[in-house]
Amino acid sequence: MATKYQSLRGTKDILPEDSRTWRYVEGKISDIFARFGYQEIRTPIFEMTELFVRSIGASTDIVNKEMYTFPDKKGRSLTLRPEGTAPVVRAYIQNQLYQKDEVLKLYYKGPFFRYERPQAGRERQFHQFGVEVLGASSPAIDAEIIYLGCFILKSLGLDNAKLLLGSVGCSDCRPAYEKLIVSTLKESTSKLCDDCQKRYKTNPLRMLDCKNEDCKKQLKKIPSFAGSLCDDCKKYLNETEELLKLLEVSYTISPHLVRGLDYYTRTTFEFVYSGLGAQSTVIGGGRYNNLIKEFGGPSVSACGFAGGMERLISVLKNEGKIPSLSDGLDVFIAQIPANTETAGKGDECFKTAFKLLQEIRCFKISADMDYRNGSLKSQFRKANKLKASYVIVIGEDEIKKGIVKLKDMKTGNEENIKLDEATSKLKEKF
RNA sequence: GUGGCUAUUGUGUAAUGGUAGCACAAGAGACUGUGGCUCUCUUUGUACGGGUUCAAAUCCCGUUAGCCACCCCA
Repeated sequence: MATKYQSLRGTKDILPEDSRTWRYVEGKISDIFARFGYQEIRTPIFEMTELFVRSIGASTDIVNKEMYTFPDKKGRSLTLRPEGTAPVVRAYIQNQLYQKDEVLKLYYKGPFFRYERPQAGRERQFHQFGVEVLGASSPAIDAEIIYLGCFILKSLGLDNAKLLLGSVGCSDCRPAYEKLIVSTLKESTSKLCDDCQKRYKTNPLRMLDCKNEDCKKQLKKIPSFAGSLCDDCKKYLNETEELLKLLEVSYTISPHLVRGLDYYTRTTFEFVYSGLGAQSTVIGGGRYNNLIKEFGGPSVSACGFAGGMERLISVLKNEGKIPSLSDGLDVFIAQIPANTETAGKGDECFKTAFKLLQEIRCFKISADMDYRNGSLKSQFRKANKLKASYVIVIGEDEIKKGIVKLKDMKTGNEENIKLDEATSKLKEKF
């Protein structure tokens, strides 16, 4: 329905029915993060544009065409965060968090923004949850966050996500591999697609991700990255794999796993799931050993991943893994005005009910009533719709006797209880 | 950013260029102080802006949005 004002393209309202699901998923994820020893960090939703350009990489699609960038009133260029790592690294350095702990394990969740044409599994405002382990380089960390990602998916009932693992090398061996790519394709650049011709010059590694059939043929000539890794990177990958095997995490080595952000070094990984349309990545991440230093922080390395809430929930729905989340009301209060003449001028039943309602709520019992002064029947209908366990009836007769009627909606049994004992009686039941 | 498909009450769907229906949901009621089942009644719609026509939900153009694909990513 088109209304005068509608939500912007690629943004969605999460309505009560859905937000129940969101709370369920977010709650589960947060619990797991805490169990693994991660602490939450909340960074602002916008940052200086340069932060993202410098970290994600000036030649990446995210920076080139997908950022929500705008000038503020002082003419500074600001950008709505398109991803979570750069802001966390910025906060890490700015607040000198490396002084507090040598290794810091952080998690975050919240909205992110990319200016793209929406489609299945892709929004302009989307939501991610993620972790960053800052301050150390150890295969154990890589293995742990991969295991953590796996653990989250399994805890939500998803057993058949596929884990892709790769390595993009380090600042020593990556340039060598890039040279190898360039020299291998030297003779056949004309057979590449337009994009790859650009990538050939600016970012050869990214060509490996191209899906163009002609490009794929040419790309087959390129030797696997595994052979070009330096000894340290090779060792690092092997040790990571060993630990994954120890934790019984199955994975597929994907030598061409490049990912669209430039800051990665060594480990990269993705959890993919089919049935998300053209999108398949539910969780993606990797190691970044140079970013913190480049941003003026200490010379320490870090590792992290991010998962897409919308994609995760979509998979959960497809797989029928969302439990029925009913949030039934504990108590509904129905009140009967004495008669139509007194109803208008604040009648006793309503006041008694309204007061009792608030008292009940003070005891952590969920309670509600109908404020429209409708018929008793309509109030019961409402109580039923709200899945109320009990209904309290307050009418003229009850007021006179100083009692209320308490009806058990499951059994249909009704009992009279004294008004001033109502809350204590209810406490027993919950 | 490029391309394809689509747009009818809250939701899901009907209607040769000629009366906009149906189901569910929602609300009210069924001897008046009691829900679920049943029955009755009621409310709500052709996305927006133009054009063709005696006549447009239907045909044409534009806009917007959604879906899908490319690109890329969560």
